Amino acid sequence: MRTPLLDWYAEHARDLPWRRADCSPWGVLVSEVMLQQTPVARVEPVWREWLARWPEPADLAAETPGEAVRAWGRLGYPRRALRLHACALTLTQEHDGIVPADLGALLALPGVGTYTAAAVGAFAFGIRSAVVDTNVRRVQARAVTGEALPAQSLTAVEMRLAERLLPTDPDIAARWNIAVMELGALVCTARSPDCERCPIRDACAWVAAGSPPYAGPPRRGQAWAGTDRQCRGRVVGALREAPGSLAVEELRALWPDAEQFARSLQGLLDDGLVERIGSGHIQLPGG
DNA sequence: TACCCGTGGAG
DNA sequence: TCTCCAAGGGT
Repeated sequence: MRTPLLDWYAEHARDLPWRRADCSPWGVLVSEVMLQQTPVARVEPVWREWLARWPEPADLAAETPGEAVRAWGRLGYPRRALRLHACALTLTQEHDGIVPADLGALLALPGVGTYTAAAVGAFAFGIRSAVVDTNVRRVQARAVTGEALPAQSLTAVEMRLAERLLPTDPDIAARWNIAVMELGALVCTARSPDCERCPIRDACAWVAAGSPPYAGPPRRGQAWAGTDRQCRGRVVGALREAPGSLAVEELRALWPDAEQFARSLQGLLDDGLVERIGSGHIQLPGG
C-alpha cells in the first residue's frame, strides 16, 4: 500500500534504536515509557544504557527500585522509573519474563495507559490499534478538523476518529501510526509547522481554511518555580547523586520553605520514590 | 474531570 | 528572560 504519508515516512523516518527490527518488545516498552512527556533526544542515550544493562525484564527486576530511579537520570517524572521497575517484576512473576502480546494484559501493567498499550501492541507485535499521542492529536486536529491545536485533553471523538482513519491491514496500520506520529514530530509541529514540506498539505483542512490561529480556551502552562515539584526534584536529584543515604537536615537545606519541604518529602515517601532509613536519614528505595 | 507529577531545549 | 511544550499515567 502506498499513500503520500507512508511514502514520506519511508523517506524521512528517523533511525531510532527502538524502531529497528532487532529491538525486543521489552526495548519498545522501555522506550515508550521513557518517551512519555520527554523528548527523543534526551531519551535515546538513557535508553541505550538501560537496554545494555537490563536486556530483559528479569534483569531489571533483580535490581532495587532505587537503582532504576538512579539510572533514570534527569529524564523527569521519576515515578516512571519506579513503574518500569514494577513492570519488570510483574512481567517476571506473571508473564514468564516476557512482554505480553495482548492489549488488555499490557494495559494492566504499571505505568502503561491507553497510549502506551496501543503503542507497544502496534510497534512490538503488529497489533492493529490506534496509537493516539500528542502528535497524532495535533495532526488530526489540523488535517481533519481544521483547527490549529487539539483540545487540552484527549476526547472520545478523537479516539474514534483515529480508529476510523486507521488502515485495515494490521501491518500497514502499525506503519500508519508511526508515520502520523513522525509527521507531527518533524513537520506538523506545535510551534511552527512546516507546511511546505508536508506530504498531505493538499488534503489538510487547516491549510484549506487559511491556517487560522488557535481559537480555543487559553492553555494554562505548568507553573514551576516554587512548586512542590521543583522541591521534590531537588530532593530526588540530591539522592540520585549521593552514594548512599542523606540526613534529613541535608535535604532540608535544599529548600527555603520548611512546610513545603515537609509536604514534598512526605509526598516522595508516599510515592515510594524515597524511604526512611535509620534515624533521620533518607535514601532511594532499596538503597 | 482537573490536577499532580520533572526536566531542559527552542523560539 | 520567559513561555511553551515534549511518544502520558494515575487519581
